[in-house]
Amino acid sequence: MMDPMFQLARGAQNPPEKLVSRDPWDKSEFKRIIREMGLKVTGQRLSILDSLSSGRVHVTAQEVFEEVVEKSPEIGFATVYRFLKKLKDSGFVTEVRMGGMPARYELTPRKHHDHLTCQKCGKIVEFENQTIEAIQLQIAKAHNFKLTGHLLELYGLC
Amino acid sequence: MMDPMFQLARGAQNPPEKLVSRDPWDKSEFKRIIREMGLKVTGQRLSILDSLSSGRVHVTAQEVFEEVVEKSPEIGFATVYRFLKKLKDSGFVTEVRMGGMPARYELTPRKHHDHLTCQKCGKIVEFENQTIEAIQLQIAKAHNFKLTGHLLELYGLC
DNA sequence: TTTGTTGCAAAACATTTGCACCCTG
DNA sequence: CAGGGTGCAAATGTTTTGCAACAAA
Repeated sequence: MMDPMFQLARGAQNPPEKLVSRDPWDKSEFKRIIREMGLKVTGQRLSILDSLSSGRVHVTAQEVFEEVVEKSPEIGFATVYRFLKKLKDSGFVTEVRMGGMPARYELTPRKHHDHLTCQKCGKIVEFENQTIEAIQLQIAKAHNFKLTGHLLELYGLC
Repeated sequence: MMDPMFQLARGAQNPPEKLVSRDPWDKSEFKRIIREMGLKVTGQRLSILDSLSSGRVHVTAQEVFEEVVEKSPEIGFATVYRFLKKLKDSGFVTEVRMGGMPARYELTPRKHHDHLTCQKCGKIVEFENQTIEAIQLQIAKAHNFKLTGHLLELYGLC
Protein backbone atom coordinates (compact mmCIF):
# COMPACT_ATOMS: atom_id res chain seq x y z
CA MET A 1 0.00 0.00 0.00
CA MET A 2 1.63 3.22 -1.10
CA ASP A 3 1.91 6.22 1.15
CA PRO A 4 -0.73 8.56 -0.23
CA MET A 5 1.23 11.67 0.55
CA PHE A 6 4.08 10.32 -1.47
CA GLN A 7 1.75 9.55 -4.32
CA LEU A 8 0.43 13.05 -4.18
CA ALA A 9 3.86 14.58 -4.23
CA ARG A 10 5.09 12.29 -6.95
CA GLY A 11 2.14 12.80 -9.25
CA ALA A 12 2.23 16.51 -8.77
CA GLN A 13 5.94 16.89 -9.27
CA ASN A 14 6.85 19.84 -11.35
CA PRO A 15 7.06 19.48 -15.04
CA PRO A 16 10.32 20.27 -16.78
CA GLU A 17 10.55 23.72 -18.29
CA LYS A 18 8.38 24.04 -21.32
CA LEU A 19 9.93 24.37 -24.73
CA VAL A 20 8.47 27.11 -26.78
CA SER A 21 7.98 26.43 -30.42
CA ARG A 22 6.92 28.88 -33.02
CA ASP A 23 4.64 26.85 -35.16
CA PRO A 24 4.91 23.34 -33.94
CA TRP A 25 2.08 21.93 -35.93
CA ASP A 26 3.17 22.57 -39.40
CA LYS A 27 3.81 19.12 -40.82
CA SER A 28 7.22 20.07 -42.08
CA GLU A 29 8.35 20.93 -38.60
CA PHE A 30 7.73 17.57 -36.99
CA LYS A 31 11.34 16.47 -37.17
CA ARG A 32 12.58 19.71 -35.80
CA ILE A 33 10.19 19.44 -32.90
CA ILE A 34 11.31 15.96 -32.01
CA ARG A 35 14.93 17.01 -32.13
CA GLU A 36 14.15 20.07 -30.05
CA MET A 37 12.96 17.65 -27.41
CA GLY A 38 16.28 15.88 -27.52
CA LEU A 39 14.81 12.71 -28.97
CA LYS A 40 15.44 10.60 -32.00
CA VAL A 41 13.20 10.94 -35.01
CA THR A 42 11.27 7.75 -35.71
CA GLY A 43 8.39 6.86 -37.95
CA GLN A 44 6.14 6.19 -35.01
CA ARG A 45 6.73 9.59 -33.52
CA LEU A 46 6.06 11.30 -36.81
CA SER A 47 2.84 9.34 -37.15
CA ILE A 48 1.76 10.35 -33.69
CA LEU A 49 2.43 14.01 -34.37
CA ASP A 50 0.60 13.65 -37.63
CA SER A 51 -2.41 12.22 -35.89
CA LEU A 52 -2.36 14.89 -33.22
CA SER A 53 -2.24 17.73 -35.67
CA SER A 54 -5.21 16.56 -37.69
CA GLY A 55 -8.73 15.63 -36.73
CA ARG A 56 -10.21 16.00 -33.30
CA VAL A 57 -8.70 18.43 -30.90
CA HIS A 58 -9.06 16.52 -27.66
CA VAL A 59 -7.99 12.93 -28.04
CA THR A 60 -7.18 10.07 -25.75
CA ALA A 61 -4.07 7.97 -26.03
CA GLN A 62 -6.27 5.15 -27.25
CA GLU A 63 -7.69 7.28 -30.01
CA VAL A 64 -4.27 8.35 -31.16
CA PHE A 65 -3.16 4.75 -31.09
CA GLU A 66 -6.15 3.58 -33.10
CA GLU A 67 -5.64 6.25 -35.71
CA VAL A 68 -1.95 5.60 -36.05
CA VAL A 69 -2.30 1.83 -36.10
CA GLU A 70 -4.30 2.00 -39.30
CA LYS A 71 -1.48 3.49 -41.29
CA SER A 72 1.36 1.77 -39.51
CA PRO A 73 0.00 -1.46 -38.03
CA GLU A 74 3.29 -2.08 -36.29
CA ILE A 75 2.90 0.15 -33.30
CA GLY A 76 1.99 -0.54 -29.71
CA PHE A 77 0.24 1.82 -27.40
CA ALA A 78 3.18 1.82 -25.06
CA THR A 79 4.86 3.93 -27.69
CA VAL A 80 1.93 6.31 -27.86
CA TYR A 81 1.81 6.70 -24.10
CA ARG A 82 5.54 7.14 -23.89
CA PHE A 83 5.72 9.78 -26.54
CA LEU A 84 2.61 11.58 -25.36
CA LYS A 85 4.19 11.90 -21.96
CA LYS A 86 7.33 13.36 -23.44
CA LEU A 87 5.30 15.80 -25.49
CA LYS A 88 3.48 16.79 -22.35
CA ASP A 89 6.70 17.21 -20.38
CA SER A 90 8.06 19.41 -23.12
CA GLY A 91 4.89 21.43 -23.22
CA PHE A 92 3.96 20.66 -26.81
CA VAL A 93 0.88 18.85 -25.69
CA THR A 94 -1.46 19.59 -22.84
CA GLU A 95 -3.22 16.96 -20.82
CA VAL A 96 -6.85 17.54 -19.95
CA ARG A 97 -8.63 15.36 -17.44
CA MET A 98 -12.30 15.17 -16.77
CA GLY A 99 -13.64 13.14 -13.92
CA GLY A 100 -12.08 9.72 -13.89
CA MET A 101 -12.01 9.42 -17.64
CA PRO A 102 -8.96 8.60 -19.66
CA ALA A 103 -6.75 11.61 -20.14
CA ARG A 104 -7.28 13.67 -23.25
CA TYR A 105 -4.50 15.47 -25.03
CA GLU A 106 -4.46 18.54 -27.18
CA LEU A 107 -1.73 20.40 -28.93
CA THR A 108 -0.76 23.15 -26.58
CA PRO A 109 -2.51 26.17 -27.96
CA ARG A 110 -0.60 29.36 -28.39
CA LYS A 111 -3.40 31.09 -26.63
CA HIS A 112 -4.23 29.53 -23.30
CA HIS A 113 -7.81 28.48 -22.84
CA ASP A 114 -10.04 26.42 -20.60
CA HIS A 115 -12.94 24.11 -21.32
CA LEU A 116 -16.67 24.09 -21.02
CA THR A 117 -18.00 20.58 -21.39
CA CYS A 118 -21.50 19.29 -21.95
CA GLN A 119 -22.27 16.49 -19.56
CA LYS A 120 -24.81 14.94 -21.89
CA CYS A 121 -23.21 14.93 -25.28
CA GLY A 122 -19.55 15.45 -24.44
CA LYS A 123 -19.27 18.59 -26.54
CA ILE A 124 -16.27 20.68 -25.60
CA VAL A 125 -16.16 24.44 -26.01
CA GLU A 126 -12.94 26.29 -25.46
CA PHE A 127 -12.94 29.66 -23.82
CA GLU A 128 -10.53 32.17 -22.49
CA ASN A 129 -10.96 34.73 -19.77
CA GLN A 130 -8.26 37.12 -18.76
CA THR A 131 -10.02 38.25 -15.64
CA ILE A 132 -10.06 34.76 -14.23
CA GLU A 133 -6.41 34.33 -15.09
CA ALA A 134 -5.56 37.53 -13.30
CA ILE A 135 -7.54 36.62 -10.22
CA GLN A 136 -5.80 33.28 -10.05
CA LEU A 137 -2.46 35.00 -9.86
CA GLN A 138 -3.70 37.18 -7.05
CA ILE A 139 -5.04 34.21 -5.13
CA ALA A 140 -1.77 32.34 -5.40
CA LYS A 141 0.12 35.39 -4.31
CA ALA A 142 -2.17 35.91 -1.35
CA HIS A 143 -1.31 32.43 -0.13
CA ASN A 144 2.37 32.81 -0.88
CA PHE A 145 2.37 30.35 -3.72
CA LYS A 146 4.17 30.69 -6.98
CA LEU A 147 1.52 29.77 -9.52
CA THR A 148 2.72 27.21 -12.04
CA GLY A 149 -0.49 26.14 -13.66
CA HIS A 150 -4.17 25.61 -13.27
CA LEU A 151 -7.08 23.52 -14.34
CA LEU A 152 -10.44 25.07 -14.99
CA GLU A 153 -13.24 22.97 -16.35
CA LEU A 154 -16.83 24.09 -16.48
CA TYR A 155 -19.52 21.45 -16.68
CA GLY A 156 -22.99 22.05 -18.00
CA LEU A 157 -25.69 21.12 -20.45
CA CYS A 158 -25.81 22.52 -23.93
CA MET B 1 -12.40 -1.40 -27.29
CA MET B 2 -15.02 0.96 -26.02
CA ASP B 3 -16.30 3.85 -28.08
CA PRO B 4 -14.61 6.85 -26.52
CA MET B 5 -17.55 9.13 -27.11
CA PHE B 6 -19.73 6.72 -25.25
CA GLN B 7 -17.26 6.64 -22.42
CA LEU B 8 -17.28 10.38 -22.31
CA ALA B 9 -21.02 10.59 -22.23
CA ARG B 10 -21.29 7.87 -19.65
CA GLY B 11 -18.64 9.23 -17.34
CA ALA B 12 -19.97 12.71 -17.65
CA GLN B 13 -23.58 11.78 -17.11
CA ASN B 14 -25.36 14.16 -14.89
CA PRO B 15 -25.45 13.55 -11.22
CA PRO B 16 -28.82 13.13 -9.55
CA GLU B 17 -30.15 16.19 -7.84
CA LYS B 18 -28.18 17.07 -4.76
CA LEU B 19 -29.76 16.64 -1.39
CA VAL B 20 -29.29 19.55 0.90
CA SER B 21 -28.65 18.82 4.51
CA ARG B 22 -28.38 21.27 7.33
CA ASP B 23 -25.55 19.92 9.36
CA PRO B 24 -24.62 16.64 7.81
CA TRP B 25 -21.50 16.09 9.78
CA ASP B 26 -22.75 16.04 13.27
CA LYS B 27 -22.24 12.47 14.38
CA SER B 28 -25.80 12.17 15.63
CA GLU B 29 -27.11 12.90 12.17
CA PHE B 30 -25.42 10.06 10.33
CA LYS B 31 -28.46 7.83 10.34
CA ARG B 32 -30.71 10.58 9.16
CA ILE B 33 -28.35 11.33 6.33
CA ILE B 34 -28.24 7.75 5.16
CA ARG B 35 -32.02 7.54 5.24
CA GLU B 36 -32.29 10.85 3.41
CA MET B 37 -30.35 9.16 0.65
CA GLY B 38 -32.92 6.39 0.54
CA LEU B 39 -30.48 3.79 1.79
CA LYS B 40 -30.41 1.37 4.66
CA VAL B 41 -28.42 2.19 7.72
CA THR B 42 -25.56 -0.23 8.27
CA GLY B 43 -22.57 -0.31 10.55
CA GLN B 44 -20.19 0.02 7.63
CA ARG B 45 -21.85 3.15 6.36
CA LEU B 46 -21.80 4.71 9.78
CA SER B 47 -18.11 3.90 10.09
CA ILE B 48 -17.40 5.47 6.73
CA LEU B 49 -19.23 8.65 7.64
CA ASP B 50 -17.40 8.66 10.94
CA SER B 51 -14.09 8.42 9.17
CA LEU B 52 -15.00 11.13 6.70
CA SER B 53 -16.06 13.60 9.34
CA SER B 54 -12.89 13.31 11.38
CA GLY B 55 -9.25 13.67 10.46
CA ARG B 56 -7.96 14.76 7.10
CA VAL B 57 -10.17 16.75 4.83
CA HIS B 58 -9.19 15.31 1.46
CA VAL B 59 -9.01 11.54 1.56
CA THR B 60 -8.81 8.75 -0.96
CA ALA B 61 -11.08 5.74 -0.92
CA GLN B 62 -8.08 3.71 0.18
CA GLU B 63 -7.45 5.97 3.13
CA VAL B 64 -11.04 5.77 4.24
CA PHE B 65 -10.89 2.02 3.88
CA GLU B 66 -7.72 1.74 5.91
CA GLU B 67 -9.08 3.87 8.68
CA VAL B 68 -12.36 2.04 8.84
CA VAL B 69 -10.79 -1.40 8.65
CA GLU B 70 -8.99 -0.82 11.93
CA LYS B 71 -12.15 -0.49 13.93
CA SER B 72 -14.24 -2.92 11.97
CA PRO B 73 -11.90 -5.40 10.29
CA GLU B 74 -14.79 -6.91 8.41
CA ILE B 75 -15.14 -4.48 5.58
CA GLY B 76 -14.02 -4.58 1.98
CA PHE B 77 -13.11 -1.61 -0.11
CA ALA B 78 -15.88 -2.37 -2.53
CA THR B 79 -18.18 -1.12 0.19
CA VAL B 80 -16.19 2.05 0.62
CA TYR B 81 -16.17 2.75 -3.07
CA ARG B 82 -19.85 1.98 -3.40
CA PHE B 83 -20.91 4.19 -0.55
CA LEU B 84 -18.56 6.99 -1.51
CA LYS B 85 -20.13 7.03 -4.93
CA LYS B 86 -23.61 7.26 -3.45
CA LEU B 87 -22.49 10.07 -1.18
CA LYS B 88 -21.08 11.83 -4.17
CA ASP B 89 -24.24 11.33 -6.21
CA SER B 90 -26.28 12.75 -3.37
CA GLY B 91 -23.94 15.67 -3.03
CA PHE B 92 -22.83 14.99 0.53
CA VAL B 93 -19.33 14.36 -0.61
CA THR B 94 -17.35 16.05 -3.35
CA GLU B 95 -14.82 14.29 -5.50
CA VAL B 96 -11.59 16.10 -6.26
CA ARG B 97 -9.21 14.81 -8.86
CA MET B 98 -5.69 15.91 -9.45
CA GLY B 99 -3.75 14.63 -12.38
CA GLY B 100 -4.11 10.89 -12.70
CA MET B 101 -4.03 10.31 -8.98
CA PRO B 102 -6.63 8.42 -7.07
CA ALA B 103 -9.73 10.47 -6.45
CA ARG B 104 -9.91 12.37 -3.19
CA TYR B 105 -13.13 13.01 -1.38
CA GLU B 106 -14.18 15.72 1.00
CA LEU B 107 -17.38 16.43 2.80
CA THR B 108 -19.19 18.89 0.63
CA PRO B 109 -18.52 22.18 2.30
CA ARG B 110 -21.40 24.49 3.02
CA LYS B 111 -19.39 27.20 1.43
CA HIS B 112 -18.15 26.29 -2.01
CA HIS B 113 -14.44 26.56 -2.49
CA ASP B 114 -11.68 25.56 -4.84
CA HIS B 115 -8.15 24.32 -4.26
CA LEU B 116 -4.65 25.63 -4.51
CA THR B 117 -2.18 22.78 -4.37
CA CYS B 118 1.56 22.75 -3.85
CA GLN B 119 3.23 20.57 -6.44
CA LYS B 120 6.17 19.84 -4.18
CA CYS B 121 4.70 19.02 -0.81
CA GLY B 122 1.09 18.31 -1.68
CA LYS B 123 -0.23 20.99 0.65
CA ILE B 124 -3.79 21.99 -0.18
CA VAL B 125 -5.18 25.44 0.49
CA GLU B 126 -8.86 26.08 0.04
CA PHE B 127 -10.04 29.35 -1.37
CA GLU B 128 -13.18 30.96 -2.54
CA ASN B 129 -13.69 33.69 -5.07
CA GLN B 130 -17.06 35.07 -5.93
CA THR B 131 -15.85 36.95 -8.95
CA ILE B 132 -14.61 33.81 -10.60
CA GLU B 133 -17.88 32.07 -9.81
CA ALA B 134 -19.81 34.91 -11.38
CA ILE B 135 -17.68 34.96 -14.51
CA GLN B 136 -18.16 31.25 -14.93
CA LEU B 137 -21.89 31.72 -15.03
CA GLN B 138 -21.51 34.38 -17.67
CA ILE B 139 -19.25 32.21 -19.76
CA ALA B 140 -21.66 29.30 -19.67
CA LYS B 141 -24.51 31.58 -20.55
CA ALA B 142 -22.59 33.06 -23.44
CA HIS B 143 -22.22 29.60 -24.92
CA ASN B 144 -25.80 28.63 -24.18
CA PHE B 145 -24.89 26.13 -21.54
CA LYS B 146 -26.66 25.59 -18.28
CA LEU B 147 -23.81 25.47 -15.79
CA THR B 148 -24.02 22.47 -13.49
CA GLY B 149 -20.62 22.47 -11.90
CA HIS B 150 -16.99 23.28 -12.30
CA LEU B 151 -13.52 22.27 -11.33
CA LEU B 152 -10.88 24.83 -10.54
CA GLU B 153 -7.52 23.74 -9.28
CA LEU B 154 -4.54 26.01 -9.04
CA TYR B 155 -1.10 24.47 -8.98
CA GLY B 156 1.96 26.12 -7.58
CA LEU B 157 4.83 26.01 -5.15
CA CYS B 158 4.47 27.14 -1.58
C1' DT C 1 -39.90 -11.76 4.09
C1' DT C 2 -38.40 -8.93 0.78
C1' DT C 3 -35.06 -6.11 -0.88
C1' DG C 4 -30.89 -3.84 -0.20
C1' DT C 5 -26.08 -4.58 1.36
C1' DT C 6 -21.83 -6.90 2.12
C1' DG C 7 -17.21 -9.26 1.45
C1' DC C 8 -14.63 -11.58 -1.57
C1' DA C 9 -12.53 -12.41 -5.68
C1' DA C 10 -12.29 -11.51 -10.25
C1' DA C 11 -12.82 -8.22 -13.89
C1' DA C 12 -12.25 -3.92 -16.06
C1' DC C 13 -9.54 0.03 -17.40
C1' DA C 14 -5.94 3.25 -17.98
C1' DT C 15 -1.24 3.48 -17.75
C1' DT C 16 3.52 1.91 -16.93
C1' DT C 17 7.42 -1.09 -17.18
C1' DG C 18 10.82 -5.03 -18.23
C1' DC C 19 13.08 -6.91 -21.77
C1' DA C 20 15.04 -8.56 -25.99
C1' DC C 21 15.42 -6.81 -30.43
C1' DC C 22 15.87 -2.91 -33.73
C1' DC C 23 17.04 1.46 -35.67
C1' DT C 24 18.76 6.28 -35.60
C1' DG C 25 22.50 9.22 -35.32
C1' DC D 1 28.11 0.72 -32.99
C1' DA D 2 26.24 2.80 -28.91
C1' DG D 3 22.35 4.31 -26.85
C1' DG D 4 17.91 5.35 -27.43
C1' DG D 5 13.39 3.50 -29.20
C1' DT D 6 10.15 -0.20 -30.05
C1' DG D 7 6.56 -3.99 -29.57
C1' DC D 8 4.91 -7.17 -26.75
C1' DA D 9 3.33 -8.96 -22.69
C1' DA D 10 3.07 -8.65 -18.07
C1' DA D 11 2.64 -5.66 -14.04
C1' DT D 12 0.49 -1.79 -11.62
C1' DG D 13 -2.95 0.86 -9.38
C1' DT D 14 -7.60 2.29 -9.13
C1' DT D 15 -12.26 1.38 -9.41
C1' DT D 16 -16.15 -1.68 -10.66
C1' DT D 17 -18.87 -5.88 -10.74
C1' DG D 18 -20.84 -10.73 -10.11
C1' DC D 19 -22.41 -13.49 -6.75
C1' DA D 20 -23.83 -16.03 -2.78
C1' DA D 21 -24.44 -15.05 1.99
C1' DC D 22 -26.58 -11.77 5.01
C1' DA D 23 -29.05 -8.12 7.44
C1' DA D 24 -32.30 -4.04 7.69
C1' DA D 25 -36.98 -2.61 7.23
